[in-house]
Amino acid sequence: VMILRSRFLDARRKRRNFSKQATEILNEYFYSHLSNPYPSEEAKEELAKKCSITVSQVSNWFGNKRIRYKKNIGKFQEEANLYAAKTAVTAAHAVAAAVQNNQTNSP
Amino acid sequence: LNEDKEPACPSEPGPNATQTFDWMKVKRNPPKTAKVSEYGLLGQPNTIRTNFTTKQLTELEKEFHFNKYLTRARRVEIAATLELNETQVKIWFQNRRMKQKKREKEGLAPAAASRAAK
DNA sequence: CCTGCCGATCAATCATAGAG
DNA sequence: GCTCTATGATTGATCGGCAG
Repeated sequence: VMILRSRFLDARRKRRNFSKQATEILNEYFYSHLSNPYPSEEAKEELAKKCSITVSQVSNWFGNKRIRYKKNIGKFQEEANLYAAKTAVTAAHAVAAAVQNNQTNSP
Repeated sequence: LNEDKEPACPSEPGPNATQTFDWMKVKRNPPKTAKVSEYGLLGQPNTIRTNFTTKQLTELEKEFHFNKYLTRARRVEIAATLELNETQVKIWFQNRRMKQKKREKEGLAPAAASRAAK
């Protein structure tokens, strides 16, 4: 037990929660890729940039998210539906934009 | 001793869009860091994460500074001295090297990141 | 065929931030 | 201000792939 207290050496564990916006971005990615929430190294870098956090932090976030999600899927049901609806809207916009772009570029 | 087996699992299509994908079913085999002998054969020898003592970590760290990689002989020696398996020592060095690499990487990127942030 | 290493991930835990 | 939960980080160990 006395040995375990050596953890106090981790002064850097003065974590700071991510901004609400960053969490928003991460959750959007997570739920829009729920069938396989394993971002590639490139995707992680992009997310890190958008969230203003490091790639390692992105990895930590997904690692924790995946484990905690499957540990208690029910607890995240609400959140899952929320983001599912949100991404559905942005997807629709993307499709609309693509269609328009297609019409103006390939006659 | 495992009571997995959910009320419903195979093709249980929830009313909503949230399904149970493969990654959610992934189960890691429990650590086999055990030396199943000793103490009466209860079923649970060592299926848990080993907690290294400060002394062990100090020695391992010292050795790491000396050599990032271990030779078979050195590994046997250290394992015996610290009362750990050769595998545990091997894995510790493996993880330590990854940690080192991660730190070097994180130690350089911030410079470019802080430039644009600040 | 077998062993060590790498890169990614898991899984349990630590310690703190934040909600109530 | 304190108790309990949410969450970021750490780390011993596993998984799949590759090289020797």
